[in-house]
Amino acid sequence: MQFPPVEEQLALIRRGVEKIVPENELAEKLKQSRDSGKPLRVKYGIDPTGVDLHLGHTVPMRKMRQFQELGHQAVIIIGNYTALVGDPSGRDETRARLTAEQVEANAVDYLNQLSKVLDLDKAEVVRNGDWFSAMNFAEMLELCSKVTVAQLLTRDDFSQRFKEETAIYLHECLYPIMQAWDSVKIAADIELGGTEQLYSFMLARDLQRDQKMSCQIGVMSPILVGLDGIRRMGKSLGNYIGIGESAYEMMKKFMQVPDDCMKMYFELLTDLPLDQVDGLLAGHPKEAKTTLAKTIITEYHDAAHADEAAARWQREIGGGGLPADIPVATISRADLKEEAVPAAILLKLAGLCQSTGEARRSIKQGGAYIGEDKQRIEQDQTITPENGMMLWVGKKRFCRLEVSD
RNA sequence: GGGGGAAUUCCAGAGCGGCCAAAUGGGCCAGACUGUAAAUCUGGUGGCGAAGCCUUCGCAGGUUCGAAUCCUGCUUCCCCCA
Repeated sequence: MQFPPVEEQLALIRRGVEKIVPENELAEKLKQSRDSGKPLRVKYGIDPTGVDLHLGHTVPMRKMRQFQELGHQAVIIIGNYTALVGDPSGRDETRARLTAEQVEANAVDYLNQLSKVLDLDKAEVVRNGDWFSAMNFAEMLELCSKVTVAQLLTRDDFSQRFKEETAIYLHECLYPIMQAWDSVKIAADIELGGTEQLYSFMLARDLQRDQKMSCQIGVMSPILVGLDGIRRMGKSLGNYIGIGESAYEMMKKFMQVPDDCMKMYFELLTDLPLDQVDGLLAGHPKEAKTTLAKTIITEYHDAAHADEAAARWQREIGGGGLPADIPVATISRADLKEEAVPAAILLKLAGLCQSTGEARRSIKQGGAYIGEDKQRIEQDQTITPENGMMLWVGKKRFCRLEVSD
């Protein structure tokens, strides 16, 4: 196996990486691998907890793909056993636990999604249940005896929870130990993950050293911020872009990302050369953002869909024209007490508002409109519903009426 | 095993007999401003074809003219001591 020169590899690996620990050993590992023609074993573990992967997950996954492109061996660990615990990293509370059935269903689904970013044919995929389910209690005791409580409490998240007197369960303490043991079982040279994984990564080195193995190097990506530009991208925060979303959904979300985050997104989510990125960022922000969106959307769909999504966004949202597909709301004459109904009632019947109270509020605040030309609906206005009538609440909710008898 | 504390509207968190559909902050929705981005500012944020009425403060009872607030039991959670 012929690998690119070490410096070249390092340059690619360092892109968008926050921390490499220990930094100085990486070049050495790469050199040994190049000299011997033996690929490095690069570990990335994922717990099949949720269902939908989002761009935040793809940051280490993309890093893995870069390693694959350099010729190294990807080892994907499906944490079907660690998922039963729940990763406490960066959390201020205990995670909900899953059943084995849920985990297995998620695992299959995850592999499917992973294949959008990684070349799974060239990757080793293993489940950590393979070794943990076979472990007996004595072996587990042996493993636990390698770690002290004081070590565990050096972790920020645990020590903070300890101080704040929120619960820390014993099984959570096992999580980093299990994750570290995975590294031993697969003989990892490198582990990929976010910066919050530091503790587990270091523990893996300790266990590997204890087993007289070569110690892994942690390559840690920064945490991707979500659409709000402040908090980490996460499903529970609702500020994410899922990799299974449609091109247009992605487009809409990308365009509402704060400008300040673009650089991070370019660096972590695309392969565009960084000097080219700087050039884009020096130009009009909207252009840069559109390029960003199209580049990433192309990865999950294709260039044609990306262009189409961008054009549609410009037409409907950027330009203020009529949306391309307008949902149709069917209302029945039977629901109407008379021909002309109060506007609030109509908005609720059309499904634009969840309650008449909400509809009243929207109207009162000038956020409800009628007709192709978006005439503002006045308070106390009554409307005679007609087929094809356009109704709006705010900028994003709209529909065309269909009146049935 | 013993002791202490807590459960409030989407979330966090006030309220501790009537002035409570319930402070404040976050989120969310709308308006203004913009590049229909973000930030900022303003308003809103249980339901009812809206007068007034109805349902909400862990669950079930009780005391009171009146209870989110007091009492009893139950459930769940947290902390401390052993």
